[in-house]
Amino acid sequence: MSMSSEPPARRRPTHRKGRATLTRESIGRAALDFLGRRGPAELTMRSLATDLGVSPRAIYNYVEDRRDLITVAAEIFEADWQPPQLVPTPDRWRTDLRAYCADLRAHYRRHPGMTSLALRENITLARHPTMLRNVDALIGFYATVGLPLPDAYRACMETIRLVVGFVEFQDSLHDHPPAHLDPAEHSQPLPSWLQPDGPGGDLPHLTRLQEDTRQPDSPDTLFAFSVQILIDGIGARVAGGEF
Amino acid sequence: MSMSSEPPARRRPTHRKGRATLTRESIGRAALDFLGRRGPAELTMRSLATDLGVSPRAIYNYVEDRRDLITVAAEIFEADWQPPQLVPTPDRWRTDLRAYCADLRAHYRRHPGMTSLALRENITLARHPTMLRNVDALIGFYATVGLPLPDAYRACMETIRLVVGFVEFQDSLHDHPPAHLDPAEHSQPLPSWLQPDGPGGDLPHLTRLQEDTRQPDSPDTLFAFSVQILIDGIGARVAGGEF
DNA sequence: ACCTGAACACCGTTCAAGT
DNA sequence: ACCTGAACACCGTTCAAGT
Repeated sequence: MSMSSEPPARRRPTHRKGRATLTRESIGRAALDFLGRRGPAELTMRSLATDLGVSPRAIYNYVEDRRDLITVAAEIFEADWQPPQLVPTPDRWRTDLRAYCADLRAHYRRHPGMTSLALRENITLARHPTMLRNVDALIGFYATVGLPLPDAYRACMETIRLVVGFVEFQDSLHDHPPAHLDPAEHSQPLPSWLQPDGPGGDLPHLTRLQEDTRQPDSPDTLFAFSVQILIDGIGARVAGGEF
Repeated sequence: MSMSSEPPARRRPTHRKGRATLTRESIGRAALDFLGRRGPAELTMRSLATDLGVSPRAIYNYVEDRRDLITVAAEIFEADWQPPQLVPTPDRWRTDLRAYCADLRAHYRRHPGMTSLALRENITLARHPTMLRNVDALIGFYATVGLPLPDAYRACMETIRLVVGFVEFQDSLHDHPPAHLDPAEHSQPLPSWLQPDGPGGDLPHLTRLQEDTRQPDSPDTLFAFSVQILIDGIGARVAGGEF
């Protein structure tokens, strides 16, 4: 709204000592990048400050504390996601929902530990306009498919929880295996913590799985199964009243 | 196997300075109790040592490090659960599965943060005989209901993930609300991070939910919905070939 | 054999002082 | 206005020494 006749307002300098001036947003984005590169365990106020080329104290000029820093990072993380389009037509909604879940999964995988960090710091998901629009669209999708609005809301929450839970509990182990697991475990039909000891254990189904399985389920296979269960579960609920 | 004629083997003293001698198990159980009482943020080697009445160094005589401590606690946690019986008959499997999930949920809620701690320390679930038996039984249940064995395994994993995810992402917020959320939020139809700002936001479904909902879903309602989706999803997969 | 006390390197956070 | 350097209270972990 400023007229050209006014003297330009004094502006915050954009640089200082060769690097861009810090902002709350730039710090949050740096934290998010850090997470993607080095993981949640290494993200400390001091290491982030080193990355940014400032003293640790400088960060506190823009965020309250570590909790606040992670909140900003979570906000940016959520606003960064652009979901694929959802077309709730009778012949396409299942396919579209599958693609939607796959895309959400990929987004979370890009920033490992974001969720477990937020969990640990008791951070409620950040309230960003983009995130609100995305949630609203997913609820609308389920409503159009045939769920009553309260159920559409519950289905939306369950969908997000399924994807986030899968990434945190399954993908994260696969993408960043802990150091104490030797790589040979990966070719086993069952994960190491489920392998039956021997024939004496009286674990008939695990034993049969261990013997009969040629190669272990890939994470993608497991994810496809879980999403199919979700889709069929939703499908059962709209059966009859669908459209 | 020792005969009565042999001199009794020298035994480890059971007490020292008035308190019971430490063992790997007693330390793990103390850590688990601590989690239930004071939560994961306060569980440190030093605070646990104070609780036990020893110096921090003493703990290191029984566990390798903090990671190992949490592993022992996780083992005990898993071995502590006695699941309800699963009877895979045509008329009862849905009811039994519902009860099974409810019981597993209750078990995890008793020790808040156990999962997120294990996640953070990259701990694969502990390999305890009791846990293996429980997993084997659940796979057997799904197999009897009508799933091929590989699908029964996938369904077992999905079931556990659903329950654990629900406890970590939903119940934990409800049972231990973060300090910055005022209690008034609890009576709102939507959680604070989903409330639309005003009429201008163009969030039609969230706005309608906010206006039409009398009282918010209880965690139990949300959980029942998620489990029903799971059951229907499994049901769709065994339809026709059921028993 | 099992423990204590002191110490080290690290962390989040704050204070007083610089420019 | 924005930053640095030093400091404080905490943490996991280790060392040397006690009983």
